[in-house]
Amino acid sequence: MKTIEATNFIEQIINEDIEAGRIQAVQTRFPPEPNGYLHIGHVKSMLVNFGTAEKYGGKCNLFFDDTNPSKEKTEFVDAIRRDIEWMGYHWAKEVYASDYFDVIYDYAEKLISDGKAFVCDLSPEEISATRGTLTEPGKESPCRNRTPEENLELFRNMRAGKYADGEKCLRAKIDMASPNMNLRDPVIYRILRCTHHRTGDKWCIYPMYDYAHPICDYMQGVTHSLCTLEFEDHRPLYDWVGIHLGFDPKPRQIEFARLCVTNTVMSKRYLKKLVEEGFVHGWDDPRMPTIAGLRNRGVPPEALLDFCTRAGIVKANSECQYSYLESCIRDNLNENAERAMAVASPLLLTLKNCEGGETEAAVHPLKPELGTRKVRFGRALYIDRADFSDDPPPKYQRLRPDGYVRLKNIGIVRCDEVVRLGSGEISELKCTYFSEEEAAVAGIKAKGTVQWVDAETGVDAEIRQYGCLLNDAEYPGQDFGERMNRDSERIFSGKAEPYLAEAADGTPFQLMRMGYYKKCRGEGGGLVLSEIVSLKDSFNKSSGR
RNA sequence: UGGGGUGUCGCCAAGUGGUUAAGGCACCGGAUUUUGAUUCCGGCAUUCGUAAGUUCAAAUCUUGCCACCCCAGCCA
Repeated sequence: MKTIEATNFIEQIINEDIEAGRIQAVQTRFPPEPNGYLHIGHVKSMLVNFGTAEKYGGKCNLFFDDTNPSKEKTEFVDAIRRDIEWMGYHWAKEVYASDYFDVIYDYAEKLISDGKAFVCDLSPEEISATRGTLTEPGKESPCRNRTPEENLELFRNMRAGKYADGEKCLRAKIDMASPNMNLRDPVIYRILRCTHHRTGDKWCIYPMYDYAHPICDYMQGVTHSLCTLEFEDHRPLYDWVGIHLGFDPKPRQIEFARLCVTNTVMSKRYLKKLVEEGFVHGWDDPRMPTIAGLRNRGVPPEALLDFCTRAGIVKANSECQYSYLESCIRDNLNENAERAMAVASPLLLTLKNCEGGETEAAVHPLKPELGTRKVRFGRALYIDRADFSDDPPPKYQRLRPDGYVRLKNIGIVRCDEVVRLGSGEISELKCTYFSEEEAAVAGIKAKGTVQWVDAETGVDAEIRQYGCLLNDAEYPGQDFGERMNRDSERIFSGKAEPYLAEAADGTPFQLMRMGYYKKCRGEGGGLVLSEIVSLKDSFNKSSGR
């Protein structure tokens, strides 16, 4: 097995393991807990786990960490699978922590027999109270010195359902005085009467993450268990389990920093709250930072992967600016998205001297081989309100009273009359049309070019809710995501207005930028929001556990 | 105040004792342009949290200090 050129510290470590002959092949696992949808933070984990395995010609399993049935659902399992597939990754095997419940249980009996674990009668409150503090050691449980025989019997009784939830638990016998809190006789099995989404009511005791994870990794032949930074001081416990259970070769845990994006909520806890309390339409609402939400906005998976790659895999906690993500999306879309015209905030424009017709528009200006498509237009069109100004700022290049502008792919237009409602609001622009030829002959030039939508055949559908009107009625039957993709050049081609929610401390948070912005210095775009969300309660920073 | 981590341009991030300290995002100029997009050219850290020390030579080694993050769930 050969080393590759390392592009991050994880690969450096793997290379060292290869050079030292510690591993024969790379095996990783992507380990979501099925308690919610995957979000953009998980993309980074996928990149690390699937990506690293791929690079080394190794394998990566999809591992569902389902050791806490009270939070997990099959619905999430299905959504997670779908999202990984959409991201373009393939897992070697699909495994569940629950697949190993029997093995995990047997290992617990082994630990007990070896005098490495004991059944504790203390209540959760008592355990908490005797754990000590960051600076003071904890107190040993009075049950700590029970004999293996006694512990074994008690543990079997736990499994048999002879005790109530919380009445007893199994603890690893490590060190109550350890400066590492995780090593102060951690609970490794709890009694929990809860129907598991896969094992049903077979078990009334469930293993804890810290104990089950190293076993599951070992059972899968995982060589490198890649996880986020907050598990760094769980590593000694991860290793403790492996050492005392005699795992050889023992998987190696390596931690990397989570992905953070400015003003973006990335905690499943809050995302769940948004869904459950109806702030959004669901986990796949286009405003959500979930993979499903991003998909519904028309964000290509490659752009997400590119973003995580460019942000880098490191150990330093950092927060990427949203504009970095947007840049990755724009780069991808510029290269791949087929073009369509769109208008966010429609303003009627009528052609006084033209019956309309049909024009050809390049499917993709960078890819002439994709040809053109026909776009029809009548004498009534919509342009964006931002593309007209009766009080134009300096250097304004678009339409103004008595001014000229080019309607993309049609010709040049002169604004002859501005029709207003009683309120003063502009309701219509009456224009004279000049074909490119006529304009050339007459010496008419237009500095700016604007997109337009045919008033009769333009479609809005769901798009309107999120602020856009698409030009072409020629994409029937496409779902929201595809439509957004058609339009995404426009959507992402400039700065987006943030979709804001107010936080308790005044910090603006956003679910996702949901915006449309005509590139124009000093002007905001016609963003239409379906609803404004106040998250005052949700984002209280001091939220306890 | 215990332990574990991390500190390189506004934001990411290369860098592993000898280079003028990569690159990307953002930003600022200027050119091309039927999307104020794209593309193109140019600008943007005498300095690497900080203070000493070692060395001919330090972002890279040593020591002290400072800042930030994580840990006291029978969550993951």
